[in-house]
Amino acid sequence: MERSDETTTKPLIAFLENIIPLNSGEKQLVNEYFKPRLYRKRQYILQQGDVCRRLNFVVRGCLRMYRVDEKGDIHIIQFAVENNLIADLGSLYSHTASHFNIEALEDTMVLQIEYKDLFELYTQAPKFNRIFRVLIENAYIILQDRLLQNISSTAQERYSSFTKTYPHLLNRLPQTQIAAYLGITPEFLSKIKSELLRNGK
Amino acid sequence: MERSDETTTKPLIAFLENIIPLNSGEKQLVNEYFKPRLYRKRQYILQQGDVCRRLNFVVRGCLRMYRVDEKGDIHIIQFAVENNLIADLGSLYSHTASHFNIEALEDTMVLQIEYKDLFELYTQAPKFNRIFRVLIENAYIILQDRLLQNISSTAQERYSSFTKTYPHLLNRLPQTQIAAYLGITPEFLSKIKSELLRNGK
DNA sequence: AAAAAATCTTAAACTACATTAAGACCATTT
DNA sequence: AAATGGTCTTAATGTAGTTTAAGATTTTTT
Repeated sequence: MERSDETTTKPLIAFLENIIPLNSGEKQLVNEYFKPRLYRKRQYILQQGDVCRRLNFVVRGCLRMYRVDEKGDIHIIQFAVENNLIADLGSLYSHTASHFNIEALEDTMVLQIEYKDLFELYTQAPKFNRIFRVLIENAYIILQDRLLQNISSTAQERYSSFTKTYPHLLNRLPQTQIAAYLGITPEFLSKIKSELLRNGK
Repeated sequence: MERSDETTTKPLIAFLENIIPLNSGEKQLVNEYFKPRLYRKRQYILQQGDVCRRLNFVVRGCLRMYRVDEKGDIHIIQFAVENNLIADLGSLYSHTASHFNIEALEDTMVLQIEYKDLFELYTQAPKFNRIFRVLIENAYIILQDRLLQNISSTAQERYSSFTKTYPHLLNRLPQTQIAAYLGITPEFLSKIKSELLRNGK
C-alpha cells in the first residue's frame, strides 16, 4: 500500500525505535494498524461525552486536550505537537464517556490506531508492551512534575517554567490557551508578562 | 527460602495477578527479586537529593511522597497504603538525584525491588512489561484526574472529592498532611471543614 | 477592502486563600 | 503528674488571582 510523504508511518517508527529497535514484522504491524488522518483547525478528534476510540500520534500540527467545566471555563490538560502521542487513556481502556475534548489548534496530521488494533499490537508483538511502558512512564514523570508545580508554585513561576520547557509553543499558541493551561485567566497572564518585562527580561 | 507471614510476596503476587495470571517461574522471579523491609514511623525510604534505587510495594502501613521547597513548605504528591506501588520513577530510571522524600507515616512493611533486578524482571519475563504498562496507565489516569482538579476546582471541592475518593485515609492521617496534599494550609482546611459542617453535612 | 471575530492590555472592585498569632486539645515522653 | 510537642480551631490582616468592563490590535471571514 502506497502512502504519500505526509502520511507514511516513518516518523512514528523513528519515534518508537528511539526506545527499542523494531524488526520488519513489527514495522509492518505499525504500518497496517496506524491510519493517517488530517484534521482542520478547530475540528475535534474527541468530544466530551463520547468514548475515546483511538490513540493519536501527531505527525504535523498541534492539538489541545481540555475540559469545559459546569461554569463554562476551559482547562487545558495537555498540548500535543509533532512526535507526541495523545488520547484519553481512561476512556480508551475502559470504554467509558470521556471528560475531555481533543481539538486541532492548527491543521494537524495524525496517525491513529483503534483500540482493538492497539490490543492486537500488544498481543502480536509483545515488544510494544515494553515500548509503551517506557513511553507512559516518561509521560507520568512529566505529569507528576506539572502537578507538583501546580500545587507549589505561583502563576508567575509556572509561566516562567512554561517559557523554558515549551519555548516553541510560546509563539505558536494564543495567550488565552497558555492561560488555560497554567490554570489562570488571560488577564492575569497579561499582568504577569508585563511585570516580568518591567523587572528586566 | 522461608519467610514469615508478614514478609511473603503473596499480596504482591495477588496484586499483579489482578492484571494477568503468572506462571510458577514468574512467581518465582517475584519471590527472588522483591525483598521485605520494615520502616518505622518517621523513617525515610528516600530522601531529597539521593537517587531512588528501588520500587516499593506497600504490604502494611502508610507512606507519603513529598517535596520540601525553598521556603520550607511541604507539598505531598502521593500517599501509598496497602497494595500501592511507590517510587520516584524519574530518579529510578535516569539515576539522577530525586526531588522527593518518601517517609513512613506509620510503621510500614514494604517489598522492594532494586533497579537492576526490575530490569532483569522485564528481560527474563516480558509479561511484566505488560503488567507494569497497565499499572502505570492506571496511575497516569489517576494523576491526570488530580491535575485537572487542581487546575479547575476550589479547595472546598478538592477536599470534598478527597473525602469521597480516600475515605479510609481521612481518619488515618492528621489534617496537616491532607492540607499538604490538597495544596492549602491546615488553617484553611479547618475553615473549609467548619463551613461544610455548618451548611448541613 | 471592509466587516466580523478573536486576541491582548489595563484597571477597579472583589474573593479565595495565605499569614500570623493565640488558645485549646491531645498524645508522648520524662 | 508534669512537661513537651504535635494537632485543631478561630480570627484579624494581607495578597495572589478573578471578575467585569472597556479600548486597542490583530486575524479571519466575506
